[in-house]
Amino acid sequence: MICNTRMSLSLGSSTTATPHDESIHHQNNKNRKSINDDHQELTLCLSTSSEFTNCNMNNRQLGGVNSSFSNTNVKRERDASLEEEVVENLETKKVVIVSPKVLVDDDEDVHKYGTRKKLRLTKEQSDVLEDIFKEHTSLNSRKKRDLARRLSLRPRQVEVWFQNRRARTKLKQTEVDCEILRKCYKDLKYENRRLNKELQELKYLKMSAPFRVQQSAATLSMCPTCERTYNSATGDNSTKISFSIGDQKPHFYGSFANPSTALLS
DNA sequence: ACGAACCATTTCCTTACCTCA
DNA sequence: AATGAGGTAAGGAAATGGTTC
Repeated sequence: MICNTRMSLSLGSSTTATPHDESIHHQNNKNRKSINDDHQELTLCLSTSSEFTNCNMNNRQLGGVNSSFSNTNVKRERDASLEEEVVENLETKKVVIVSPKVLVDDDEDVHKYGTRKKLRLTKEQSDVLEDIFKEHTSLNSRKKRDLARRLSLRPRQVEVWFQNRRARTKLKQTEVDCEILRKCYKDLKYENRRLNKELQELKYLKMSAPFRVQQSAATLSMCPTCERTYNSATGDNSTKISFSIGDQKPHFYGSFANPSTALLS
């Protein structure tokens, strides 16, 4: 499903650009902030909301790496040991070794070559970030700066890493919750089926021996605390039905309110 | 009102794995 | 059987736009 989405989106990005798109692309490269500012004005200029949506989409797509406007297709290979980038210009068929300093971003978000740098954090950097994340899932600006300096990263990179890390954690938790809910549903379905079966049996009993059932029902009383029935005649408590319902109800609602806690209950 | 921080979503890149010629 | 090319899924870094404080 993820892949399908991805495929359809990338197909969208390869569509032929209109002059309108081109001007937006130019703006985007020039200054992303000004585009954001222009957005409101653009919204007013466009007559329909669908037009705005399309424009907005193109704007984002064209702002990405290797857009269809890029006259240089850059293929990069990272050699971590050499700390160098191999850049191949497909037009000139020349392979150029670029020192990492050239490719590493400066403080601004505008990239050289008009491409976004995709770097892989080193094992050491990731380990340190993971350790810090275990202690605190978010950083204040001072810690962020210190950490960035320590890892030779930009503060923005540290910030993004923490954002993505939180998102991954949340996603995993959602998956766990989903699994718990699935199990809850399965259990409840089973319980529901069982209760229906019992109900049918009781109905059958009532039909076959109305007097007997009436008599035993008259001797049953409900315990106000545990909601179990109690037969005052025989001293027998907790018939199957009342026990199940009384036991399940709080558990059921608790599970949906916070699925993660269902495991503990 | 403005900016910083954060979140959700999307885009892009890399890597690993698989299939096939 | 070995191998290289091409396709695909998954994971992660970064961009983008919106929201909150």
